[in-house]
Amino acid sequence: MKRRSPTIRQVQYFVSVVETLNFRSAAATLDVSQPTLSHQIAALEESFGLQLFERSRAGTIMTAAARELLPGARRLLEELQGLCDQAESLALGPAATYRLGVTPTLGPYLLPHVLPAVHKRYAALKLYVREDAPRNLESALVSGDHDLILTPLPVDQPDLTVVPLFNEPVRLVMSSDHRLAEKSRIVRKDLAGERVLTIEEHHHFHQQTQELCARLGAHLLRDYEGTSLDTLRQMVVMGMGVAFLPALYIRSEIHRPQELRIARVHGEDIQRTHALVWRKTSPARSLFREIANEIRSVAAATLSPEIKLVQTSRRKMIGSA
Amino acid sequence: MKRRSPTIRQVQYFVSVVETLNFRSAAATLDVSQPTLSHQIAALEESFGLQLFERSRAGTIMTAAARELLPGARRLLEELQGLCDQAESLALGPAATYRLGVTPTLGPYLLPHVLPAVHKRYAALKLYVREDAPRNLESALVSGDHDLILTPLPVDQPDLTVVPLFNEPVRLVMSSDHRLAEKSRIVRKDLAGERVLTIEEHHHFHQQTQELCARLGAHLLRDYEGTSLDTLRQMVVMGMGVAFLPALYIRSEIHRPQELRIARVHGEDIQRTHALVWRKTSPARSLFREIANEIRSVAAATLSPEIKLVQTSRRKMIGSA
DNA sequence: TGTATTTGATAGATAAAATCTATCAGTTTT
DNA sequence: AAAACTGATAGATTTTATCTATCAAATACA
Repeated sequence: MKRRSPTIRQVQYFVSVVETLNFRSAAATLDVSQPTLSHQIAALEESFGLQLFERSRAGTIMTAAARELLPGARRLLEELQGLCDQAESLALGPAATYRLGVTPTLGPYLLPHVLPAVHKRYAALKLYVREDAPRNLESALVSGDHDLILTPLPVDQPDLTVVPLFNEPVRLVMSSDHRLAEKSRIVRKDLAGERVLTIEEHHHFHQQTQELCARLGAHLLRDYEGTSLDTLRQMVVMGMGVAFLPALYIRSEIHRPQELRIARVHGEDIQRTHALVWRKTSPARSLFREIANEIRSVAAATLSPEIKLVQTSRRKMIGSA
Repeated sequence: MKRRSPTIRQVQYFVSVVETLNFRSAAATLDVSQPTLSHQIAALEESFGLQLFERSRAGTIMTAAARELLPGARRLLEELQGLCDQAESLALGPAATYRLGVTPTLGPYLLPHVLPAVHKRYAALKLYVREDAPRNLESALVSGDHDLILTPLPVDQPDLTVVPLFNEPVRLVMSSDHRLAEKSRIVRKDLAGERVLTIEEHHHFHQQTQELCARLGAHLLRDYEGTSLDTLRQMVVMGMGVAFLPALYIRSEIHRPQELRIARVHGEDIQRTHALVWRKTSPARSLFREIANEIRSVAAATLSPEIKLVQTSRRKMIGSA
């Protein structure tokens, strides 16, 4: 006895016959021929091992088994309809939940400015934001754990579309009683031998600070590293050293300028570049490109003068520092 | 763009690929070839108008749309599984609800004795009992509103299987101050001209009483007819006349013999025959025959001496009075 | 750095299934 | 008694699902 699973079609036919109790008119409603309907109902009965209808030339009546099965059959069809409806609305526009990974040293200070605009423009879209270190972000993006990441350059993974968004300056921050605090103009040589605090090693920003120090001849303090930019700031306030902090962080979190002095190093181009990155094969790539543009325009409108947009490029870019 | 509804099979394939994220191993699990699986997934994507997977030689990952659709797909498959399970258990044994129609002049007095045994033997079976007048019962059985009826003979509908169960004597009932109450032996001529109360016309028992009166030369009182056997009894108690009442009713409901005199008419065979009836085409016919036997044996065991079994007959019988 | 293995897609043939038309044999209606 | 209507059946045809064989790209391993 071969027990093949019933077909959706067969279940639809079943419900139709129940509704009319007449094979011919049910067939007409379904737009199939009456023999087809009879055949499929017979096949369904075969696969259930049950008789569903008592047929007579005088009319068709449901069996007790059919009465028992009917509600489940209807639920099945409703589930299917729901699935199709959902698929249709998904096909119509972005209504899914996309997983966005962000660097902890940027996300909290940029996204609050950007997400409202994105949500306004794509009402049905949801972004599930998770923070992670940049190198984890990249591999998680490749493996499919994220759909989209917001990360500092460089990104050197093939198969990824990297759209640079903007340059974020990095400022020098010192306590107000620091020896350079009163200096109106700080240049490279002022920093020679200066003790520079940094964030934990696994952050991308750590490496950038390290390179910066090497370039400026400053001394990277590795005894005590901050677990976050906030910690770093506290350490600076307590006079443990100076630190480089991203401009968007400073804009968001430093509200008492009297306790800290924020300076730029003249003659030096100190900044990091952030990019939005996704898999080249992602079916939502065009949506992601639009989101990139949205972020760029919101950033340009609300975050200047801190940030400067990166030239838009039509080419797919492999990120460079 | 032709948007055919997805197939159950396609949804199963979809869930399988989600579970392994590998087309080949999913195909092996499903016991189909990998090209078949690829093809069906592609067909599903086509019918949804959505991409469900990002394929690369390095691995397969779900799209956001697939993540959204997955729960619904799983629900759909669960509904199907539930339907199949239910069908299987229905095919295994009688687990459905059958609709049993009964005469009001028998049902309440017989079924309490019979149903417990039936339920014990067919634990999963449910009987939905409804009372109705015999001729309604018959047509409702034919039209499918009932699956089974318990009715007095005769039944003269073709296409029905009629299994006579037992003969139920009909007794003469009079008030204790009636002129015949003290008579130890009542015969036919005692009833000549006697005023006989009856139940409402649409009951089968009315007609039987009528025929009985004609045969015995009694006078059928039609001014005031009882709406139920209970009413009839009350009328007898109040001395409005005598009545014929079925033995099973008397057994069940008359507990104060001092206010009523119950007698038989000697030399007369006054009884009605009850039968269990179903459509010849009913798929549960073998079950119904078993139920008939069950009723017969329970009746024989617990309801004698009131009732006498009718000879079992292997032939399908068209009922006769 | 090659080599073998693994990935999903593709082409074409084949098998299976659903569907159609035409017809039949009973029922009910007129 | 005739006409209309019922679902079942037979056989042809179209559609669909599936298979085998193969490919091209990527990875894993030596």
